[in-house]
Amino acid sequence: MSSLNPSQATARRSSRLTDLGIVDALVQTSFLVQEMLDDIAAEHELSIIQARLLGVLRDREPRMAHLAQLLGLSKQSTTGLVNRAERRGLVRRVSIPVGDERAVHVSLTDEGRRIAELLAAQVSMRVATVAADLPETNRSRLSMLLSQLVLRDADQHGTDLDPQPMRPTR
Amino acid sequence: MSSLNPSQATARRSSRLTDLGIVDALVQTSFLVQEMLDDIAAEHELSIIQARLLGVLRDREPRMAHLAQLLGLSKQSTTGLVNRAERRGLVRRVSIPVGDERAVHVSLTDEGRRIAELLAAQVSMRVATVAADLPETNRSRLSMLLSQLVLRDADQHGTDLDPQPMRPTR
DNA sequence: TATTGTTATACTCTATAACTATA
DNA sequence: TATAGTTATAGAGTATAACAATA
Repeated sequence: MSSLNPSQATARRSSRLTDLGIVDALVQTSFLVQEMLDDIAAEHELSIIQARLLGVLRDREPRMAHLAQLLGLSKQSTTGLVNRAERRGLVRRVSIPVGDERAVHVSLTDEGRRIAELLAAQVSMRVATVAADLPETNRSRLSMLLSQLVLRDADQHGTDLDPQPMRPTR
Repeated sequence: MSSLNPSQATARRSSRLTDLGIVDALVQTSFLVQEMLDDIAAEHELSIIQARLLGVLRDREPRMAHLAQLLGLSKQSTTGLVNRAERRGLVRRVSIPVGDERAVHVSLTDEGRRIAELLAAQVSMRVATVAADLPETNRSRLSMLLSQLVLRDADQHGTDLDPQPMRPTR
């Protein structure tokens, strides 16, 4: 159990083993979903972290420090991440005339926004496809159960609340 | 939707929004689990890929080429990965006297095995803990639904079958 | 003096191309 | 000639420490 292995707990294929147990089920599902996200990002020649960056910027123009916090990175890593995205024309650094002169805000370029929206749409479609295997009743049941899991964890760990989509792990 | 963002679709905390929708529920769950795996690996000063390496080696001593395939890496990346793990005393390269003289098998050291087992146990505990929030009935229902998802996907994508635990994504 | 962001430096992880040594 | 694995090289991603500019 615990399968630090994606795909693996498959055990003999097509066997009547239909329950992996809660731990393996969760771990393997996470690998499955992450692989989908990674594939989608890769189709745009992006890493998951670059895709997350675009996702986070879909509805805000945070300063470097806030961006670092949103992505769970050090400020130095964020500098590098933004540098590479800027070099590719996906984001830009903007300075706000009034306020702290030291601050820099990061914003999507038109191209960056185009890709960010594409990514969001593709993730929705692709992930929905996996779930489409389940009959409607089970799908909404699953949705609710996972939502409870996620929301309870967020409550407990005081996860901040951001109403924006498109941010993966790291 | 599609939230390439972990933790984020939290929306206003403690609101009565109890259903994120199947897509966000799956995506956020995947981030939640991956973060747990990453935290556990980090407690042992390991990256997720190093933890996966140990997990894969728990029940085999594959050649470099097979290992690369199991981890989804190029053979060159695998050489580097094994080099670093070997330098830390977690794995060792062994040559089998008979057979292809070019082949190298990778095996856990005692220390590597100790850590591999620890990781597996911790993943089991930690992941089970999140699920523990759900009442028993819901938990087994969730386990079955996710298992269906994972197993159906494995069937469709002809995912190989390995009876070993501890292998994450990348 | 404290904070914001960048620079300098170092490692891990990953890939492609070229190479060595068997087969 | 083909295969197993390593070496060479390059670049992304990450972190810590030191620094510049502004508060």
